[in-house]
Amino acid sequence: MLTIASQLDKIFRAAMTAAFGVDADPLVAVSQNEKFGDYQSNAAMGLAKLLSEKTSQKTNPRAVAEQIKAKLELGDIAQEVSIAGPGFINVRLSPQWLARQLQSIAGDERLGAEKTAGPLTVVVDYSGPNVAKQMHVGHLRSTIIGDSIARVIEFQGHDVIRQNHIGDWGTQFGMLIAFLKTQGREQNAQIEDLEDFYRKSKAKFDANPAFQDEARKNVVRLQAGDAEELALWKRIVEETRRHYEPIYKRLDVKLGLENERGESFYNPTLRGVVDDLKSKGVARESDGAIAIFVEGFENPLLIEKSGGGFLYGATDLAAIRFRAEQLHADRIIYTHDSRQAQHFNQVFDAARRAGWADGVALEYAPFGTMLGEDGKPFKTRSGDTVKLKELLDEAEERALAVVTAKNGELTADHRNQIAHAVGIGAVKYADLSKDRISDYMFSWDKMLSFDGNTAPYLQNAYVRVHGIFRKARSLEINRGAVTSATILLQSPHEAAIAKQILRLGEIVNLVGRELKPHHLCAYLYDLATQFHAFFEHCPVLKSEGSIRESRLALCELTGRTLGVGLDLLGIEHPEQM
RNA sequence: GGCCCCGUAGCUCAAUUGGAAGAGCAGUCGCCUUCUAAGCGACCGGUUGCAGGUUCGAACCCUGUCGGGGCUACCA
Repeated sequence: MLTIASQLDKIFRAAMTAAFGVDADPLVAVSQNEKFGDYQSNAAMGLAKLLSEKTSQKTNPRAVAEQIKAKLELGDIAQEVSIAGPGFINVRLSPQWLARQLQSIAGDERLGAEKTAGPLTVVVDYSGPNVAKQMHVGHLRSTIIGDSIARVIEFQGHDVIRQNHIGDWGTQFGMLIAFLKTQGREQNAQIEDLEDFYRKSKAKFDANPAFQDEARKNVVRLQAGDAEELALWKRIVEETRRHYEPIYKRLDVKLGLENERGESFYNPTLRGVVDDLKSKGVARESDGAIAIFVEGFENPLLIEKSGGGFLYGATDLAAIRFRAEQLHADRIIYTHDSRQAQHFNQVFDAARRAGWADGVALEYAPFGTMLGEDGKPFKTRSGDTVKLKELLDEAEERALAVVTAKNGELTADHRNQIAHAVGIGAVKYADLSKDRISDYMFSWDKMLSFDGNTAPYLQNAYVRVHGIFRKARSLEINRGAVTSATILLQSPHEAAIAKQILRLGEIVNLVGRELKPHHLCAYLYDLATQFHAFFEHCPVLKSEGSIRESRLALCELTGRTLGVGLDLLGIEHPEQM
């Protein structure tokens, strides 16, 4: 089904052509304030200006709006069309028409959200944990936001390839391996040990030239494929994987072994990549290093060190070439920290100049830094970052306390399950609901709040829908076939829900375009708000006959819309909480 | 020095392409014998950092300025 906005777009466009013989964007938008109507066209003001210039006499925008209005063939879509302010054309949709629209999507599992007509292959690069380091709260954003973006684009009907570009290669491994050799404790190394080793080896590396030398030799041996080095490296990677895999599982993030293509994967291709870039004239020698100069940037992107050895720019370029040529990507999306903005700009520019991104959209979806409550980059009092695992533990613990207080009669298993959905959901929503571009404040209490604009608020709306269904079953009220129920939108509460449900496709496309899941959060929050109001003001099971049937159908559609939306955010939605 | 991002209610954040500033939290006051009160209803809260400019119209675009953060040649 076409979105309401695009249906109105067509009608307004036709009216503008009929009235003035111009084909212009009618600038149809959802009204910000309900008092104006539901949708509006903002084109009359600009058009009046254009006509004034054409005819060199003053044209009143309100008169233009009137003429457009006169040509509008809205049929029974609108209950009321009015002109306000400088020339806004406001449309209030008719409840009968909305009810029919809603009925037409009732049997559709996509709730009317159109699948794309031109599916693309889209690579989404996200998460990218570093080997030998524990994931901390700072890793949440890339992981959660990237995962949601991937889900949304997949839902649009595109072919999504998730890529986890793990930091599993580079000079630090020589360092770590050298340190492990001296420790002789690598047999039982856990992630905490590895982190500890990492810190210690870094300190030793910085202070001890002999150790630096040893580390470099290890890297060379590793890169040459030496069996001992490789075995140690594999153990380190394995151990790290044992750490982050359960976290992905816990977060319900769709990244598995099949999505892993770490830096090491590209290692064998780096020589060729650099040579290629040189022969194409994209890269050149500078101060002994191989550099790519990009217009607008003072310093070049370095891809190979003066003494040999590849830098991560080379790896990123190799990844682009691989994704374009081998994965046949049409679009490559990077969900990474905004501090890498310059790096990615340079990398993208180089890839385009090398001809590796012809017809490929390279998109950087940066996110801001997590700040502490003092406004400084987030650290704990001891100077460490908060471990992701600790945050998730605390979230589930607090959620369990609440669910136990509210629903102590449920089995322990069931309560744990709900606590998981609520706790993890709250953490994810706290992150997803903010525009990714801004730096944002980390606060235990805000992140773990279950009141107001939070995941549990959305989950609770879903739970209330199912509470009604449970009660209906126990009263042996036949919910009827949802697809055949006649929907009646008698109260403003019901009409509001209908209008919101019908916007799902529009919001999905917005998120797919802007790569900002917070729009979906806001949409679902509004829908949940409308449902909570409906729940308080419109009795479902106490009503009778066609009203009850209609309200049950509306509940069903709301529940499914919330379910689909929460799925796209990667947030669970239990039927009880 | 150069370049990039951010500045909106007491706090945390929204505002689709430039189109009529809005939520949550905190505070005050109501609403549970009722489909889950993790909820609903109401009140309170604004010179969108500041000054110019462009525009019919600016939180949004441009210039300047102040404040915060980041990147800036051999880590990733």
